[in-house]
Amino acid sequence: MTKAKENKEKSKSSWKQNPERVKQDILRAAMSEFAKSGLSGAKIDDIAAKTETSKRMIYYYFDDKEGLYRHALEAAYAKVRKGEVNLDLADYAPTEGLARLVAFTFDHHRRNPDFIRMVMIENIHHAAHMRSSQVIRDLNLGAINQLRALIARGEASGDFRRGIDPVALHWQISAMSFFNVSNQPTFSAIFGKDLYSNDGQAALRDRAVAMILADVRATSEDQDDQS
Amino acid sequence: MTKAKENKEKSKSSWKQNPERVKQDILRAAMSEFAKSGLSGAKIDDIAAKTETSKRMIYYYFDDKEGLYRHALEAAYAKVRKGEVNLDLADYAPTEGLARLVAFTFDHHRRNPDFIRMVMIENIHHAAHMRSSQVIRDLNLGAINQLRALIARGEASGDFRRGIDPVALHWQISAMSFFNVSNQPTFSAIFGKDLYSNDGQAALRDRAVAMILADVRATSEDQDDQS
DNA sequence: AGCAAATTGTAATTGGCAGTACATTTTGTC
DNA sequence: GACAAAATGTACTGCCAATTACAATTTGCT
Repeated sequence: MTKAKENKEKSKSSWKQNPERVKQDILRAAMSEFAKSGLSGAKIDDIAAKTETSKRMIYYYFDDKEGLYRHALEAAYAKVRKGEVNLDLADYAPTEGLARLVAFTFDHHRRNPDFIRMVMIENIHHAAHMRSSQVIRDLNLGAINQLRALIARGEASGDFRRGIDPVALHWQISAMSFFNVSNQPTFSAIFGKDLYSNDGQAALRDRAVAMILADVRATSEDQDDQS
Repeated sequence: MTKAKENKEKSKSSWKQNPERVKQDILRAAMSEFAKSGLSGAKIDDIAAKTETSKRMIYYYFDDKEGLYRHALEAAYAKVRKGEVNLDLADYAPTEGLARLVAFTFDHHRRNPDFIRMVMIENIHHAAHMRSSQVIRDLNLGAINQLRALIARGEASGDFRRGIDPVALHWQISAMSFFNVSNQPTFSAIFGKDLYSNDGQAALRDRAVAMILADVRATSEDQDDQS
């Protein structure tokens, strides 16, 4: 055991600081664990283990478990929004545009199960942590405005019936897209996995699109209403 | 303080046994607490406090927290089934029968939020506790058979298009009925409570019925298919 | 009545996990 | 280069809540 002059043996102790990267790393791990196990089900130690840093840093940046959860929830919303592509709905006829929006929403939810599970957990907690977040509110209002524009064009062209409520329509689209992911475990436990194969999912998506289109379509009476 | 001959003062110590009633009492309290707070969120002490008996009896009859949860989950399914009325669907034309089934399902889910929340929680847990339960499987297969009969009649009469998958149709009906209850907290936190007023709910139910009927309705091409 | 099994009461115990204390290292700034 | 503030490492502590130990009481049975 020779005394190393520059005793750098096992790189004794020395690290680099990188606050932003550390915070993002923690949020990533937290989202994954909260989505898997819920708020009280997730363990800070487990989250820390999934991290490149330590439990100490979680408390340093996020104060406590609830603070971490709130930030993870906002991060989940932000991440899912970043995954949204510009659908250029204005380039399509109203019916075609709506069909594209529904199909995209269905697929997009499917691609982001962790986000869905965070929302499920938030619902279990009666949306207690979401109410304060302006970020989250804004994200969803964007979706409503998109729908509102589509509805306006559809009514004007006579393709859509009158009096469609954009929030209700958003509810209808969300219901199927969300349920498809949120209830997959119990549904496939009871009825088997057929509906969750590639073919099954494609069929469900087609049905969802068809249902929405059928619901907004103008009836002959409505068309008579055109002045 | 005269010595009471039959010293029954404050009924010193003496109780009646009633195993069945105690078990039901515990399950009722457990379901309520699990539905409110989730599996790890619910506290045995809180459940015991909602009971006419003590924490000791919970462990006596249900072994541990998970055992209690499993029984509470089955009890939730059993209770919701008991609340189902006989809709006498055979007495109605297929379209009318289906409309009644959808409307009833929508309302019935709304009347049983605790059941919905138990299923939400089970989904968070990847349906781990439900897989073993034959009871639960049977309850849902009943719904499928009801739909299958309706579909058969509708196809025969030419009212419905061909090739409707009863499980997919059940998925469609469940999606809207379930989502309506499960996501009420987050949805109303973001978009306000309008859709959850009496009028709002009636409108959503109408939309759900209309969407399902539009989706199963035979197109003119299908009708040409009739031999 | 008397015995054994079932049921209930009372009071611990134990482990897990959120949160903290304190020391050390890095980094910007003068 | 020295000082302060920011960032990180290490090792706890304290408490909550699940579970259990043990005693007492009831009930069915003969």
